[in-house]
Amino acid sequence: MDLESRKQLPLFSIGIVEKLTGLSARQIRYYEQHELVKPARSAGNQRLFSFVDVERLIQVSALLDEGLNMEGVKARMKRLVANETQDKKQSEPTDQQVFERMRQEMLEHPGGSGSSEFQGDLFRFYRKR
DNA sequence: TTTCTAACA
DNA sequence: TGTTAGCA
Repeated sequence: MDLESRKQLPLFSIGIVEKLTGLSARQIRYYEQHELVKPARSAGNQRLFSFVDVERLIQVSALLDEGLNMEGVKARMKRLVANETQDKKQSEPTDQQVFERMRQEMLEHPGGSGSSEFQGDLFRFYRKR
């Protein structure tokens, strides 16, 4: 049994996850409805979260704090997963992939003037004037 | 005691 | 999101 597998073992109750993430049970269940996490279920229908689930909830929380809405978080998570699977075969992103990230960034941050992955880069050429 | 689902003064 | 109701 390798480390990756252990991190996916369904071990924590929602009460433990509340303390681990700082989120309320209500929020955790709400994020589950939006498929941001998919905890396993015990025989009694109780949610069982893994280390991976906890890490994901923490990231969702961080994204929400950045001002993103549920749609924005979903889009960001989707890109992260897409990049993860891609990086295994190709470490350097293609120009087309970089452009796609930039486009997503602008969609998620209308008027985007705050923190961006593309500050001081080509990003300014796409700002409204 | 804790968690679950559903619903809303 | 909080909170409450009624179960398991």
